[in-house]
Amino acid sequence: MFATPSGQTLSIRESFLKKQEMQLSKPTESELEILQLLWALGPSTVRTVNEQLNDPANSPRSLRRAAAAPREIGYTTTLKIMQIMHEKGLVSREEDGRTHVYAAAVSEAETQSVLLQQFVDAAYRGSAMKLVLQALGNHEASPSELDEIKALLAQIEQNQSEP
Amino acid sequence: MFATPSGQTLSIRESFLKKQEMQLSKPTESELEILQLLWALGPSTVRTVNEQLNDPANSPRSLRRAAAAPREIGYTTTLKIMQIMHEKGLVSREEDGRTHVYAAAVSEAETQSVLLQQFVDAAYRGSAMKLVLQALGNHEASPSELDEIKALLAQIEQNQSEP
DNA sequence: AAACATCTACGAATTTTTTCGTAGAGAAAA
DNA sequence: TTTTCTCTACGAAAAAATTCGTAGATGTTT
Repeated sequence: MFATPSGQTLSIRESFLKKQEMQLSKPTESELEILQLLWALGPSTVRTVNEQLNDPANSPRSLRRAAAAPREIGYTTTLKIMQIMHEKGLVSREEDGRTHVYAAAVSEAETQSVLLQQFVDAAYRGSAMKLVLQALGNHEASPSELDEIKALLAQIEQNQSEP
Repeated sequence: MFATPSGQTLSIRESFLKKQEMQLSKPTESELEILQLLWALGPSTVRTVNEQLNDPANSPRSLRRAAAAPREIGYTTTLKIMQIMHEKGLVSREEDGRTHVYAAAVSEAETQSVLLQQFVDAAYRGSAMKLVLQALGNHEASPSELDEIKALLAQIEQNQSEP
């Protein structure tokens, strides 16, 4: 555990995330879509990413392209966004012959943490538990997921009873 | 319960939300900030909303204004955004003498549902339970909140065992 | 080799969101 | 009754995000 100036204690994971928030700029919607692909596919070329973006099999509901008008995203559009992401440090880049291979330079979990915090603040006025309750109520949970959640709850309660 | 063409059954609440999603346009960040104030304060004038937006007591971490440069938001800026929100149907408006009193025209819970769905899709590739686990892990939960969550879990499990 | 395809770089057009200046109508204060 | 203040409307500038056209380099095919 670590202590902050205000006396709080943070888990290793939490203190790590605090630091990351400083430098991790919030990706835009488009950038996040590309990050998702890079996280799922691993290092990829612009062409691969662009094809996946336009593949209706992906993004089953991303609102933007799942709509009636599935407008194609041009290759240079994707290229430009990935170049910008590289400038921002969201992706790394390696030259493989003539082409560039891009990889996510930020981890999925860290990024999700940052986005989650901002989303909770913006939409739930900071109440993460209200979000949890709504997510549990509105979305299907498999038995194994429920077990996982229950296990985490038990662990939290145990930590609370013997600090 | 209601049945969809595909044979799914939906709770009253779910079927209601499905309909709302059709017409509920995603509010922008600024619009959401204003909606939060209207939900918290009830019907308000532009001046009230603008004062609250600039009150450092609110938005303890909204990143935009909590930062080092707490730039003041001009009155006409707030006015314009609220006028746009009125055009979009996000708020209703009533004339009180010379001034207009605005009220949220969309409910907090519905809006949160829509935003939550989009956020889960964008940041968690649709896995709401991954979001739940991360939110539980990263954020403090009070004992009463934990009880509420456990109660909801128990209810979900009961519904699953006897459908 | 010539024609064609594919890649990056780069500037700029477009679209969306945010911001504010200015004008004019009423109230309130002087 | 002037003057000042406060409100809405409106247009448009500014900023942010997305889109793409074009140019030039380098492969590939014929």
